[in-house]
Order: sequence, then structure tokens, then C-alpha cells
Amino acid sequence: MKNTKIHTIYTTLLDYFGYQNWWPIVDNNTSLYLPEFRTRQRTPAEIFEIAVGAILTQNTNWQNVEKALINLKTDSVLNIETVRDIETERLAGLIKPSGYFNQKAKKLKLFVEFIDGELHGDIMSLRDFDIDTARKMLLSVWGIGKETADSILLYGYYFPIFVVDAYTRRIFLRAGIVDKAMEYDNIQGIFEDNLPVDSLIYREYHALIVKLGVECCRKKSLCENCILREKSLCSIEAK
DNA sequence: CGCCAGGTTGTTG
DNA sequence: CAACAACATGGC
Repeated sequence: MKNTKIHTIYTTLLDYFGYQNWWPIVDNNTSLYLPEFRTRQRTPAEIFEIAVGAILTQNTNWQNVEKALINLKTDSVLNIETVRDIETERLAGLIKPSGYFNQKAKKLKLFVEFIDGELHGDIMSLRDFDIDTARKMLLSVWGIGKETADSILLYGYYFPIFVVDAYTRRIFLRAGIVDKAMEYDNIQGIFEDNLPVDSLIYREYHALIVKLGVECCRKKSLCENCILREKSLCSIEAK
């Protein structure tokens, strides 16, 4: 059975916040969110940057990730060849602002090993696998879990796969649509079963969820500002 | 100063 | 299998 609330919340957030144009690309020391990202295919360089950003943003705010990406770009390190050749210690130093820098440096190295090995150096070739295979391939890489894999697949390659993150859990827990014990794939299924199979909708919806999470649905919620509460789509008491 | 951020992995009961 | 620890920086 269809849960129309899932789609209603999407259109409500889109009306209120507008298109988010994710995933950002860093240029001239700022993150760019361009309308063209909604329609045009990503270039190999962009896909690599999106994947690096997805790894660096694990449990880390974007502001810190942006600093790390700026460091990488400034030193011309944000490409497969250079990440392959750079010393792990120097890579870790460049991404220090994003936190967990030793682990993340290792993750970036292993991701490039994956591209070299499984994809024969061609990052675009992941597109040619079916969605389940591509996901399993990414999940086999140490340091890439479900959210990171799905972010790469959705925002890099436009595979129609819904990204579930901490904000998704929190917002839809508070809205009474998911429960605390629900697992990642289960929550993902709720969205995919109640929305058109459409990469653009999945991309914008997840970005809008993050927008609402940052602006209103924080750990200490700011319900007085929340459009979902205003539209009676979420009924928790403000605390 | 304490809290927290667009998670993942490893360990323990 | 669930709960918990480890990983770490910078902004508010």
C-alpha cells in the first residue's frame, strides 16, 4: 500500500526550500550547487570528487569537508592518479579538517585501489553494472558502508537508489513514519516503494531532508520554524 | 567550554 | 545480534 505522506513531505519541502542542486562541487574555494547538476551527467572528475566527499563527510559536517576538499584541490591532489601516488601521511595531513583523517586517508587509498582493480582504472565503468551489483561492489570496499555507497551511486551515477542518513532517521522518526529499530534497507524501502523510481526526486529529496535537518530538525529540535509542523505533517511536541 | 556533525568498523556480552 | 568504543576536527 502507498504511503502518500512520503510524497507529500517531498513536495512540501521542495515548495518551501526549492531545488538544492546536490551534490556540490568545490571550485574557487567554495561549494557550488548548480542547477545543471539536476540534468546533466557527471564527469569522471566530478564522480571522483563526489565519492571523496561522501567518504570525508562520514559523521562530519560539510563545512569541515569543504576545507579538506579545498586543500586537496589547491595541491592538485583531487584526482585518481595523485591519490594513488601520494603518501598516506601527506594525504592525511591535507584532509585533517574533516576529522578521522588517518582512517579517511586509508579509505581514499582503498577506494582508488578499487577503481584500479575492479574498474580497471575507469571510474565511469561502474555505470555499466546493474544497481545491485554496483552496490555490492562498493560495499566490499573497506570504509564504504551503505550510506556512502548509496550516495556515490545516486549522486555520482544517478542510479535511482534512496540515501538514508541520520537526518532521515531523525525526521521520519519524529514524523511517526519510521521507528527507532528499523534498519537501513528497510527505511530505504519505505521511500523507494512510495516514490516514483526517479533519480532526480531521490537526489532532491535527500538533499531537502538534510536542509530541514540542519535548519530545524536538530537533536534539539527547532519545531517552531518547521514547515512540516506548520503543514501538520509532523506532530511531535517541541522541546 | 561542551556539543555535535550528510558513518563505518571492530570488539564485547 | 545489540550495544558500545574508537576514530578527530572545527564551528557555534
